[in-house]
Amino acid sequence: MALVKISQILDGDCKDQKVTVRGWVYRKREGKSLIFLLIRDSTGVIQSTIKKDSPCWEQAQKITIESSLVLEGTAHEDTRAPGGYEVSAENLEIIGLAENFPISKDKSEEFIRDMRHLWMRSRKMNLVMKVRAETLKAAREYFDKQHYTEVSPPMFISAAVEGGSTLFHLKYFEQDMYLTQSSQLYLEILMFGLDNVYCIAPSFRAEKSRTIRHLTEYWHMEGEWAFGTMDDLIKFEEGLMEYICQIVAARCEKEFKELGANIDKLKAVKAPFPRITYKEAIERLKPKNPALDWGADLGYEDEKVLAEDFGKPFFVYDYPTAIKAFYCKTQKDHPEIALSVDMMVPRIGEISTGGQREDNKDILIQRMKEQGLKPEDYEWYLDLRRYGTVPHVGFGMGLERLLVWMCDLENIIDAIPFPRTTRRFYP
RNA sequence: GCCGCCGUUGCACAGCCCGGUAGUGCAACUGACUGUUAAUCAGUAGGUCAAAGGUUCGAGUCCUUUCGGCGGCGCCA
Repeated sequence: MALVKISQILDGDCKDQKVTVRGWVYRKREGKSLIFLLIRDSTGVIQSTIKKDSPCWEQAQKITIESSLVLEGTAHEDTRAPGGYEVSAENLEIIGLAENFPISKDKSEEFIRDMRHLWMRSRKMNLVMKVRAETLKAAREYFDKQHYTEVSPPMFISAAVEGGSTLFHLKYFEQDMYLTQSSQLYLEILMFGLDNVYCIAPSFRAEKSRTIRHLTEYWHMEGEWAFGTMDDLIKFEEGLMEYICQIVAARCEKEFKELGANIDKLKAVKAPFPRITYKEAIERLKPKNPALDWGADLGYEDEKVLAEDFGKPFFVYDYPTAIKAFYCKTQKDHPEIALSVDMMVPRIGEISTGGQREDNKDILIQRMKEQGLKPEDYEWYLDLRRYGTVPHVGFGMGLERLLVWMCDLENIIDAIPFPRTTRRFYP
């Protein structure tokens, strides 16, 4: 009796052999003299048949949906079975007999969110988790191939990275601390020793956003590198995106098929991506949104219109300095324009923001003051400009937003196992 | 923060406009059925209609407030 994974049977590797499978009951259909058990493991779902004269008939009658079991039998081809293969059961051991499982075919979004701990067993969630894992793996592969060093920034931070209003505040023993919104400033520190660095870590935002593309805790893929230019940055980002999409398309074909997600759009992701300036974006949008003037930030509706036009990932760059963070470097002859670039995708809008960082201490202090920040709160950050400052660029990409686009998900909460939103944080 | 929608049995919903004894399907339970594809057929049981207050002879239904959920905008990745 060989212990096998269900996918091995479905792939035809166990034809007419005795097999042992371990898993959970996915469906049960009971007749007078024949019981069908559909058994799932991490690799797939297989049908097993138990006839009335089988020694495990009684166990099969007793077993319930989501019970765990070890089943032994003979695998064979059968066109009547879903997937084309089934196992005639000869022995069935119930490991954990399940109580009446609360999730059935009739379920609402609200209910499966309440039952998140049980819903995480669903095919859909597990397919997405596999795509997520491959996406992370591909991202690391790409950074590594480009000679980036992975680093581990802190989640507890003592001062704001940006404005301050969206920080989660917490008590750290007797003192005030915050949860990080971005690891960028810490990557900038590490860059001085490692040249090119990246991290894949959570970021926390206390924004009371009520949309299908916001989480209060999300995973942020961030990179930062010394001596980099804007052109280096854009090329790196499109290279990363192309690599992730091509690798995931190659490794997750089954998952995309079962999810019903369009894998062709991933295969079509090839560098270079279209690039337009903020000014061009405004001009394109003007006929549809006459109120949009130079200086205004692009709204989600505006981004969506642009994204539908392109139908694939693209960049918008050269934003007005006034709507960007204090650390953004500006154009030499046009200080009103920031060296900043966003990557956008259809349906989601922004999935990444990056740019050149201000490397001049005095300009940085001036920019802080303009935005109402106290330079004394950022002494260590200013030190980086005092001791061997260097031109550098970096970016951050939202992993879950990327997955929403890749997997055609309806809501960002399904791109992460335990979503934290304004209203939900259980379990 | 602003705006909109929703809350009826374990689950999914109807009933609300136009007030008059709480309905259906799934799940559960009992039984039938030789190949099902979240089967089918017959039967049984299951309700503080989110909460509070108000109008009324009478409120699931109308009004007010509160709570919970979902989404749109803004903000952002």
